[in-house]
Amino acid sequence: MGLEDLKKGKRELIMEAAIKVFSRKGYNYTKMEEIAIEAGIGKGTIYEYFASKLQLLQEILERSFQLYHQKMVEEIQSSICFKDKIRILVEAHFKFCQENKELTSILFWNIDYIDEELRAWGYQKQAEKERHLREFIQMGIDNGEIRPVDTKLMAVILGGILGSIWVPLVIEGWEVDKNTAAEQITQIIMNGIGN
Amino acid sequence: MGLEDLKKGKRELIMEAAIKVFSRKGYNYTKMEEIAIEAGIGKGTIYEYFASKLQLLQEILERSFQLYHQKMVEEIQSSICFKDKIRILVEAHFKFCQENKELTSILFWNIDYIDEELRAWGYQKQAEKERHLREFIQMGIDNGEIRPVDTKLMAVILGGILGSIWVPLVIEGWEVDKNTAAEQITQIIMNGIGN
Amino acid sequence: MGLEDLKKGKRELIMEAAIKVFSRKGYNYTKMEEIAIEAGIGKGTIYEYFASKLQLLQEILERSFQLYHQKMVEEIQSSICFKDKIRILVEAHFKFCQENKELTSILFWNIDYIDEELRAWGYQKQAEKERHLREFIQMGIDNGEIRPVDTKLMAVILGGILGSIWVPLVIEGWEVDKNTAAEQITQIIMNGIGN
Amino acid sequence: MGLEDLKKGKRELIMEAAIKVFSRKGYNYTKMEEIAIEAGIGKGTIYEYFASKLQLLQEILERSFQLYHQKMVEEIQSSICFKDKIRILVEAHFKFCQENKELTSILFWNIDYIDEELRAWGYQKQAEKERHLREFIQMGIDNGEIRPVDTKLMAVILGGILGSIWVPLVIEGWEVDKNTAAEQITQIIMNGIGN
DNA sequence: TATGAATGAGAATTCATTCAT
DNA sequence: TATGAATGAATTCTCATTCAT
Repeated sequence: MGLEDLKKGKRELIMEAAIKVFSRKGYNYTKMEEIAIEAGIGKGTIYEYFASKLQLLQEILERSFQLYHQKMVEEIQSSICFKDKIRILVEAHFKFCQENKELTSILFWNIDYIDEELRAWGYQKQAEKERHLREFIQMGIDNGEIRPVDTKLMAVILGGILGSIWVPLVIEGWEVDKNTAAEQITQIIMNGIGN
Repeated sequence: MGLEDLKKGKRELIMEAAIKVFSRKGYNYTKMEEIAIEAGIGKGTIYEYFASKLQLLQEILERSFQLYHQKMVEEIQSSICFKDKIRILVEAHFKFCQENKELTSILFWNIDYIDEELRAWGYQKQAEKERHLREFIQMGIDNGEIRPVDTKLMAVILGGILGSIWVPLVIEGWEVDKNTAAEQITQIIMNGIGN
Repeated sequence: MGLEDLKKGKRELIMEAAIKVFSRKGYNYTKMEEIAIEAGIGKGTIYEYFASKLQLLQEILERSFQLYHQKMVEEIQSSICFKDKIRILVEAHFKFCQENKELTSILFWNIDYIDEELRAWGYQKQAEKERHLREFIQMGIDNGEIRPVDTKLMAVILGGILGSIWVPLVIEGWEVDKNTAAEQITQIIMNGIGN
Repeated sequence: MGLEDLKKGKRELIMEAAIKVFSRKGYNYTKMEEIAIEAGIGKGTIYEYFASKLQLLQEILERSFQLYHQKMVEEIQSSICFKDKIRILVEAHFKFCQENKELTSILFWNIDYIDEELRAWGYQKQAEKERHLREFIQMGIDNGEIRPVDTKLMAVILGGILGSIWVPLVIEGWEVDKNTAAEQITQIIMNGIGN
């Protein structure tokens, strides 16, 4: 165990190990022992910090979602104009995916089918995400920067784009410059719905 | 066993039952017995037609993918102009999702993490899908109907939109008119990348 | 189905097929379907002639045991002197093993552990075999041709020799002239216990 | 769990339980749970020590074979004269069978038909055993203590005698003094092949 | 607090046997 | 009589979780 591990709590250590293994094998094919080995601790220790495998996943998702959401909100606020916000959002999303490849591949999983008990939670988060996007889009409409599109539809579209762009980045190792790509996506969206 | 079941082969019957249960519970949480019950047959009978649970899923995916792909290709060919093609594609996608809700929720699963052995297959299909979309977009570029965008990026975007639109349709039961939505999406895309 | 099969009853046909497969795979690893295929008939047909897999084996063993026993007795009676009887017995045993390789490898199985239900039967047959051998040996003693050895021990020895000689013959394909070998075995035994 | 069990490793405990149940029921009719119950442990625990049912058997056989072989070799070396070696071998064999009844009834099973995968192993061990016996007999010939018999045939005979003598001892509970019986068998063999 | 040996509920799969045709 | 599709009891093995140390 490195010095770094000592400072980071065990809890943190376990979560990071779990993210690695979950992203490699998927939730159902990950064994608690593998996580323990990855973390360099004993199997039983995980249960001192997390009640169950499912709860471990849930906590990872919860925290990651918050982290992601917070980063996106932070970035967006650095600009006033809607077009810039979009560009910055896409850029930030790219950045997040590239910097947190393992986490990303868990965060954008189709949670519904990982665990039945997670469904409700997943639906809620999904709804939350959609709500944020709709508010964001509504803001653009209110500002007169974009046309009065169906915010629901637009949220799904925007969410779909962001939610699928990670696959080539993380899985295929697509080498693309995040600024260029963000610029292109922004162009397409703004041309598509801009005033 | 109903009359309908007699006409449909057992194989078909089992696949349909499996689609229902898989879509309800997810692959890993589906027990072979549940499929058997859903099909109104004995557990052992499934194994007369499919070598294993995994193979049953694989066959469902393979067939569904073909069906989906074939339908999309068919529809697209009914028109010459790229814009119409886009609209028809989106419309057909909506139709497919609405008419095959259970199947859709399996087909757009993140196969990677359902079963390790399925990964290779999943990557291949994903690549295939992307290739088709890129060819389709390239055609639009060649026709001069759209700007010379990065086909890879655009394929990912288009795939992302289609691949996420099913969620509100199938899961939330979003009541949206497919023609209206298709028109809107087409508008956005064509504004975004049209010449 | 050949002409020969038509004359031989189905019952016979099934038993012969079963002997082949049993001897190849062992009782527990033989599937009823394999027997059916070997016999060129349907799986269900076996059950028209035999109540169960176990009974099929039992009948094979019963019949084979009788056949074997009868042959040995027949041969033995063709001679008066004990030494000749021994030689002829060993010769006949060799002949039986060489001519009925598949059957032999079933007949000399350690029945006890093939099927629990077969135990009692196996013990009984074993006892019968031993009794015959002891009578045979006693006769030699009474005739004054051999020394008054412990008939039980001698029966076990003789049975052990006969019961193990089949292995190299059937499994390894040991090429040995039955007359020579019989002569040698007889010599050893007669030297060993002769007067 | 008794005190004795604490000292003996779990591995040992499981093997002993397995020997008991295997010898009672035969390999195919033994359920892992029965072994666990016999050992007084949980079903899953067996798998902490043995990868599979087959491997458990294999290890038992391997170890027992070694133990048996070692004992026989040890005993034989305590004497120089061939006749004594034979007597001691037979005695030691009797002793082994009487002291390890359960193990014996497994060790002299017809492994071939217990499990297909075990065949190769069984053939190899059988060949090994035969080779040892042939060497042993050859030694007697070279010493001029016995006549130049066919060592292969003689090995089969000797192996057959030893390999069948356990049945009455273990199964029937034949009460025979090992010294007396060994003496008699030795007499027979030495008369049979001695110079 | 940390551990990993022990556990047993649970699930996929096999195959002898049945029975409608 | 012959068949083979259908069945489900039975069994191996897995792995999240517990708990004595």
